[in-house]
Amino acid sequence: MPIVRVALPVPLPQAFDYISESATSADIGRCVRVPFGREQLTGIILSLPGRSDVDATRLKTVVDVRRDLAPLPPDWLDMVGFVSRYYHAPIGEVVQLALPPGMRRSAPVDPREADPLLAVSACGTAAATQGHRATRALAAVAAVLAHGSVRRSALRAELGSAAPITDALRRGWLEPVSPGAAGDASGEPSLTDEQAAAMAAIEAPGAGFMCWLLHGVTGSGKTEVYLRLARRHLQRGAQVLMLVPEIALTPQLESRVAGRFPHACVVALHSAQSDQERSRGFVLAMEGRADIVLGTRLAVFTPMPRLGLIIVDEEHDASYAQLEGVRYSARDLAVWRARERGLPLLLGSATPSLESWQHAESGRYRRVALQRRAIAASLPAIRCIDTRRLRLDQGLSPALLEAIAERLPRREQSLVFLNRRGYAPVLSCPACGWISGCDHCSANRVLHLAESRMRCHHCGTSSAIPQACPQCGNQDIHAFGRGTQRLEERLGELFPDASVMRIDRDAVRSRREWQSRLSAIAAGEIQIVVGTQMMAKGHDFPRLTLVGVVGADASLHAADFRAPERLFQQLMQVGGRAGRAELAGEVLIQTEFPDHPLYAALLDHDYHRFAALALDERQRAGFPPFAYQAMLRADAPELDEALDFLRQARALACRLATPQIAVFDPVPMRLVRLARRERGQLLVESRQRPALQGFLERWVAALYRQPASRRLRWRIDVDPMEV
DNA sequence: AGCACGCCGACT
DNA sequence: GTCGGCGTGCTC
Repeated sequence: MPIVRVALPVPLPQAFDYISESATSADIGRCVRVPFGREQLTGIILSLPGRSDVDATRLKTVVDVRRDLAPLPPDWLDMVGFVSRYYHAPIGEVVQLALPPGMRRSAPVDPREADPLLAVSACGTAAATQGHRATRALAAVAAVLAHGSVRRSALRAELGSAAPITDALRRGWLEPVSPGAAGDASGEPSLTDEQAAAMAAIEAPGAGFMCWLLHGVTGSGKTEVYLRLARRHLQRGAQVLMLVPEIALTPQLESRVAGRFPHACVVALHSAQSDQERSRGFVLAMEGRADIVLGTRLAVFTPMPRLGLIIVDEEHDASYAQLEGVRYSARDLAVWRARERGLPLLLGSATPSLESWQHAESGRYRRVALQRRAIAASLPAIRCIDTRRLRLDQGLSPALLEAIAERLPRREQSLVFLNRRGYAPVLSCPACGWISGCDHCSANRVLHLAESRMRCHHCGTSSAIPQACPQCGNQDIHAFGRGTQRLEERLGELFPDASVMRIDRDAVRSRREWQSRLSAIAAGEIQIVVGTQMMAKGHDFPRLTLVGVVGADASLHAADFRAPERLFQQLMQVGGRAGRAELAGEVLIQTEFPDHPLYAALLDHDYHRFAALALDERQRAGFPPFAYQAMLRADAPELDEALDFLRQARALACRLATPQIAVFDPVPMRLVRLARRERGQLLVESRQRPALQGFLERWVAALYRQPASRRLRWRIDVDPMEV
């Protein structure tokens, strides 16, 4: 009797063996229904191991192998296995993550959904002109000739029957149009010299795995390079996987991609879709019917049999890292996947992650640069405003206010960038020292005047705004600091004739609202925008010529060693919003550290200098990318429980560690208390990735054997982004 | 995770 | 006398 090894959606580190009467190697990758404990679960067949390590008497029998669904391909199973090993997550949980929720239940995609674009072939043209007997298949050919090309579904509707289409296809009179058809090239804009050079470099011979780092300033036309390369691969009959950071950016990109490749089947995948939509795109890609998959980090798990090229746009973006549940980096996985399949991979960014930059420096990746803006415009002039001696008006300097005022009569727009939502970050009583803390977290509740609530930005709970101090009854309590709401209010007072709009997660709740606000700005109905990092990405506004940056200094000296990197990326990105087309842009940064090297590099738009500086600091301090890290995190109702577990884990680690591994002490997390749970963490580090991986494998196995590990929640975070 | 079994407090 | 608290153990 064959034995099947099955990954089940349970948080246990192993797969489970079952007896199956009929399973063959053709069933590897198929869904199976199996008894598990007292219930039934659906899993995926990973392998037919021949014999099991589990006693034969304990093996149960498979209920049902889902042969109506195509099996997941071997390279997909390899990827899932890799994620499980590398990130030390249970295989079943990884499968659950990588597979759309609907897949384990739903039926396969209706084959009628394959809706190729049909055109008449050479022999079809011949047949049509040779005056054959008038058959229905010839009528189909004539109908397609009349259109040039037509979707199968449209043709079927026109003819009232599918039979003649099938017939004409069988005779070779009709044929599906290649997704990268040459006709698609007609609408392509011409390339700049830099873009052409980048294309030539990336396309140069030397097939197989290669990671290209496309370093292109905002507006230099990275997307055009992506699309050109995509077309080359489509023409060769390959599929293209394109990852983007946010769903908010996907709709316009999706229509741009679909518009560029009208002959291709473009599938979008992101977590805001329904299970059904996701499953449909997944299956279309898996069956090789989708030509382009465009999606957020989840899309990296899409099986693609004809995959030829992977593109990761804005590769430095934090949203490629999943921070909850199974922790993974979609960008790193894309690199792994390209290497496994021997494919080219394109990482694009104006401000690459220091990890990728270092790989380019060391020669592991190849760098291509786009240094000039494609649309004729110079880079914005960036200046620091030294606020140390200035009287600020709600945090706004006279120079910034003047710059805003200057633009109003010119009908130019200004953006004030402040990465802090709400009206004021804290409410406090000057008499007794009370502050508006969150009941569930070690954080303050933020005053949201717009919604009349005090809200915790970490757990989302809120309370009413107290009229007096809850501790001493003092009626004179104050809002300290400022957020976007307060700036919006003050700017409205200072510029009563201008329309001020706020763009942050509170003001913009739906994609629809986002679109309508963007179009209001684009239409020039708004003169001043106050925005958080939401405004840093996405749309370009031709009349936006000023960006004022407020409150950036906080990130300069933050405890997290990655904070400066993120700040530089963010400022570079938001600065890129200023000045397009014929209007020059200006960026004013309010700071108390105008001589800080980060700002100095920023003023010169010099990413190279910043990266060199930051990498030098990291190397001296022994931080990533010069060291590899893993973080064990634990949380419990009481901090001591979490720390006790971490202390046991540390003792275990010290026993298992080789000399190349550094094991640190357990510490409470910076935000100790979150949503009524208290959290601690333990860092382990090594200069060698294989040494760290070997150690983690032994350590995690030992942790699962600790009885204490079942009494609380814990997780390993490999290559943690938050330290 | 789910779901059992298993031994100690306040209720019909 | 029972209902039910969550500690501990297992799932091929």
